[in-house]
Amino acid sequence: MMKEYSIGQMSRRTGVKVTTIRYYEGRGLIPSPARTTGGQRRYDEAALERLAFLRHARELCFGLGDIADLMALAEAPSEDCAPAHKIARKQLAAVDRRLTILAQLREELARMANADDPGQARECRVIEVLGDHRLCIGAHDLPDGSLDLSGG
Amino acid sequence: MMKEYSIGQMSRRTGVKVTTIRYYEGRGLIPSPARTTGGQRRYDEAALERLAFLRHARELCFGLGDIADLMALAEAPSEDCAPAHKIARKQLAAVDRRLTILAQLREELARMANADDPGQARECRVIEVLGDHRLCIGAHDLPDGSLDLSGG
DNA sequence: ATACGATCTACAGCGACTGTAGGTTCAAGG
DNA sequence: CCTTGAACCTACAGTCGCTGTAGATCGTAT
Repeated sequence: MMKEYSIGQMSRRTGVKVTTIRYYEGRGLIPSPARTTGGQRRYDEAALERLAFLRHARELCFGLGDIADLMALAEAPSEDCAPAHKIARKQLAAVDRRLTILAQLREELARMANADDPGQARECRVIEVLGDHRLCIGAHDLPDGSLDLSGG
Repeated sequence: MMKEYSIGQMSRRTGVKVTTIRYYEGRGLIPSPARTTGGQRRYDEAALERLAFLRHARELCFGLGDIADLMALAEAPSEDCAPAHKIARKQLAAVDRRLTILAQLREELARMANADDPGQARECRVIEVLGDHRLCIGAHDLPDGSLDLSGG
């Protein structure tokens, strides 16, 4: 027998809110699931995986459009891989930038969170770390709109 | 003589759009700058640093509220450091989770972007990597709303 | 059979921008 | 000086990605 999940079970298993799951369905990011005779949604294992993917990708600030691209990429037939590679490269650049900054921020936050003497907060360098332009590998000098600050 | 910047120069130097800078001012995230007699904004070096910080923090998905907290933390007098530590710890947890997932995703994207044989795309594991729940250190089992999916 | 929590649709509201309209200012060139 | 055009101003409507509510229905445990 194939396992089936209600929308609430999907929500509990992935951490995505019920209303958000329905929203994703409306946006076409997850396929419309089967329904009971009474009209309630019933999901299978594949839908669960797709939703888990969506959740993690969103947590990493990927927009719904980019996520749709990534999903298409993962399911792409082997024929036209050039566009898939282009998407991968684009996402890779964004990921690398975030990784660099996040690693620095992590270090600084850890120092602050674990400092033996709480009184040291006055030496906090969080602002400097996040404000340091040397971390931005040319991103600022690109034409208008090259940096998508609208986030998710 | 102290250097002064117009809002457009601020925008070019930080990559934050002019309209967004005004929006941040309206939200109180950056102080209202001095004005020319004609009413145009003139910023100093400190404002530039603050805005650069804001930009980087936003790129890392921190909400404006959290950013305000971080800024206050960085400027906090040494007296009440306990709340500052709490904020730092909370942000640290979020940063660590993102770092873990991002690192895995980076590896997978790099493999896809650089694969010698583009035909290998069919073996793409991006979905599995991002869908892997073992990466979620207990985050899913926490009470409702423990994961802030609303992003920025 | 009933109760009550989970689900349904539809829609309004929020956070963080983004873009436009319609007007004003500034600085460089004539 | 005066002009001219880019940059700036305010105010406000629109977008994206949710989030919450209202009011009705479903489904399952007792």
